[in-house]
Amino acid sequence: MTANQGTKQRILDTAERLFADQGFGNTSLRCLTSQAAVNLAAVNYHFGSKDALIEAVIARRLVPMNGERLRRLRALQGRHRGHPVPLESLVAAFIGPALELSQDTSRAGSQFIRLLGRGFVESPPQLQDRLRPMYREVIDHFKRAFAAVLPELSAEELYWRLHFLVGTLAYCMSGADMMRVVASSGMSAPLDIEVVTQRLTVFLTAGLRAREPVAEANGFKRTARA
Amino acid sequence: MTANQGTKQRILDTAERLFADQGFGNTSLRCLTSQAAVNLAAVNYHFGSKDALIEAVIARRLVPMNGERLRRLRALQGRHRGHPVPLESLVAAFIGPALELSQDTSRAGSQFIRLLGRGFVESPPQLQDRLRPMYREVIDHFKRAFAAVLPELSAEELYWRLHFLVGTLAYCMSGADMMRVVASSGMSAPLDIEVVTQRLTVFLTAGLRAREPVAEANGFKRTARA
DNA sequence: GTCTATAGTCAGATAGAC
DNA sequence: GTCTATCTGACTATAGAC
Repeated sequence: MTANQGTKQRILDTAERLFADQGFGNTSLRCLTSQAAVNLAAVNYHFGSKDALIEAVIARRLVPMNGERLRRLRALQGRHRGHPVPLESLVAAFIGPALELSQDTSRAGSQFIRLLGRGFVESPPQLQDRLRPMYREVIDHFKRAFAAVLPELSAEELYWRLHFLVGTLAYCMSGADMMRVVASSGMSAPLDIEVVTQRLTVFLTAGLRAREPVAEANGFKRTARA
Repeated sequence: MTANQGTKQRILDTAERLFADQGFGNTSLRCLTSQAAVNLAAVNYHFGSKDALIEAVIARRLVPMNGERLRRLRALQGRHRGHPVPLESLVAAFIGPALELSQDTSRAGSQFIRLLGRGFVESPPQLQDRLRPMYREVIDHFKRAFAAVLPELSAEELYWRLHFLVGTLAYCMSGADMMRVVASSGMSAPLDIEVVTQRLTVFLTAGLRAREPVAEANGFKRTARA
């Protein structure tokens, strides 16, 4: 646990970068350990397996990130005692901690954002099951808060709206940029997290606030809430 | 080209299903060919390589899907001669053909939706480069149409809004369902594509229509359009 | 066109010296 | 804790018989 620190850290940092760039499956332990300047066997010694390493890499950032989300939510709730938290603030509290990791230039945090996006679409189902609990509390608390400030939405509609919210964020984080097709048509500005957060907040807030379409010609029961 | 048909089709159908379920990298040709009841060498004989098979599987659905998008766009433009197409119709024309593939129960089209979502986040960069041109025309035409009906948005804002639009759709398609965490809290209805399309259209339309935040304290020049 | 058999490569994991 | 060396298995791709 002394000289260990350096090795373990270097493995985590290098893995974060490579996983984000190439994906989990396309990153071999051989490539990883050579770039981290550690021995091939070190990964299995310190983490037990490649899958366990993947989980460790994700958890290292995910747990603090979701902690920050909850911290901001509680701060908002404290500031609006009794009243529902404004929608825009809720959105910002949810997406802010995720996008802000991109600014962490000292560590490889900038890559982690893309990695988190990959976490749920590319990882083996077994890993997804271990990741889900890390989101459980955040989604649970935010869902309640969103429901409080959007009482006019049915439970089903709210479920889907939050689904869309998470989806948009995940896509932004994954860095899969289908839009680069049209990038030639005039986009050049470097990615500014504050600006993206602001744009995304506006977009999502408006979407969440949209009037619910009348449910007809389908099997959904409109479930009245509160 | 006679008995060939059956083999090639079975390979494509099986690949579509397995790629969607397990991803590209996690699906081996051995597993694929055994499930398709064809010989291991058949893939390389008919497609040349695994990568070429992936491309073929995607292109088989992607090209018609994007063709349908453009067809609907042209129909809308014909119906609104001179005037911009209503935003909601534009959104529906873009996301409809994608989500409707899920209804294609006869063929394995239902899995393909998830596969398309994977196409850009999980595939090797080399493949992404061959996929991008298949989107080029669609994005180009729709971008113009969105710009016409949203003249108040700056070019940068429009770019990001469309990015969010594509992102939300891609996430819905990928089937990566982070929200299943809260599924226990009352969701049970089977996925009805029409309903999802309607919900998504409302959400996206509202987001696209949101008033652009005033650009301040950042380096963006508001680019006047039209 | 279809098959068997196999070449050639690379993966993750581990035993055991230091 | 770190290293070398190696095991075991899976993969893609292909050569060549039918």
